[in-house]
Amino acid sequence: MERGRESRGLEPKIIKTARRLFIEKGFAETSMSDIALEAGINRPVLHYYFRTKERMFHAVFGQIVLSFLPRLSGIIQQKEKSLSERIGEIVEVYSQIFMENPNLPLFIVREIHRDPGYLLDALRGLQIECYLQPLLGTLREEMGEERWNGISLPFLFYTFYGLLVVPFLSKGMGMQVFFKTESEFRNMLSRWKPYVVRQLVALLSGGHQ
Amino acid sequence: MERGRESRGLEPKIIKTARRLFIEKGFAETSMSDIALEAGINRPVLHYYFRTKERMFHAVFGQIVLSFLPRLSGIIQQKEKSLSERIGEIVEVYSQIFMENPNLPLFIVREIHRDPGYLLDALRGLQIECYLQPLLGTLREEMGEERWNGISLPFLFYTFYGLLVVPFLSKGMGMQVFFKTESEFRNMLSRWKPYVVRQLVALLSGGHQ
DNA sequence: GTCTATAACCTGATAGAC
DNA sequence: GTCTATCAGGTTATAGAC
Repeated sequence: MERGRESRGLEPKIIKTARRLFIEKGFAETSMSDIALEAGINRPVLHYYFRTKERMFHAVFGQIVLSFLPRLSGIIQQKEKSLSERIGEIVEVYSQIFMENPNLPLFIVREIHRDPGYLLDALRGLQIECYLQPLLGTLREEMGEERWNGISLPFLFYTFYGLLVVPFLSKGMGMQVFFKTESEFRNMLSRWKPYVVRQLVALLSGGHQ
Repeated sequence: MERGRESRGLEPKIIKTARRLFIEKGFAETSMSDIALEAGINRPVLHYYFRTKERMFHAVFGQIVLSFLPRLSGIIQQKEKSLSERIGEIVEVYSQIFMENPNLPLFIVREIHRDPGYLLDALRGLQIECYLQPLLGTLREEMGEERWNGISLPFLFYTFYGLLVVPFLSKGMGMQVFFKTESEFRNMLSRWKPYVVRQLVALLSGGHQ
């Protein structure tokens, strides 16, 4: 149970490798042997650091959620900027993250489906209410009470999340059907982003629904 | 190789069970034992009918694609109806399919990512060009050449697919955060559908982009 | 802390009796 | 066609030497 003070030497390398492989192939199709091989260490070392594959995934998943979810809150609450400016920033930030990790959206949805408990744990560790409540409060103010009490929060989430991740979720298909090169994909994305922002702004400022 | 004339007695039951389990848990996390157990037959029988797990999945995947993709084309080409009527029908049909199989969108995206070859085979078997070309031709006419030659086809696909599947991809999360009961989910969906139709009509009739 | 060796199990697949 | 029995290989996990 207890570890000596120099016991975490290989942990960053393991986490980094595991993160990459889990995101690419998912929990089920990534074996401990794969991770050990790509990290250049022996299998039992993985168990020394994390005991089981499940615990290792737990650590990796938490770290991934931590690395991208909190950024949302910081941007939304810059009240000196206009709503569409802030939405533009959010879309920009997440597009960047997904450009660097195109399989992240699939990973998230796949692993939450496999075991929703991981998400709950990650959000608990994040003390999510400290982020979410102020964020929702800010939105509530700017949207007005009557719209807020309608169905608009799910609509906002679905429009944001659906439009934002669909190019990445379907990237494999898109690269066969629509785009021939990576640069064509990025080109499309640079035009897609303002379109997404426009849909979100329309939703928030009450033009639709 | 050759089979006697009564050799397909158990095949429908096997396919039905495999279809359900593959959609629910995915290829990697569904074992031949699972399928045999739930179908109430012995493991070797599966191999007698399909030889390998991969071939069995191939058959199931093809049947699934066949069961929902062709309906798109038939609706789009009812030229006597208005564009928004036809889009409404499409959204309605696919919402229905996904309500009955909430894990289908995740299944599709997960398995295409695992091996894009299955999609190519399924589309080949469907003689996709017989469906797709007339469909695209009809859209091209109604949208006008200059819009068609822009980026609008991917935009159309992303808006359609992204908005349509996002409630189902995130259903697990949604049922924890937004909705308490299945009927609340359906209630949201009944308001979500016309919203999706409105976005698509706006895109096709040139209001945006 | 990191290695070798191995346990215990489950997987897909096949052979052969009936 | 469907069964029992079995195989070879890969999986997670651990024991114990160093």
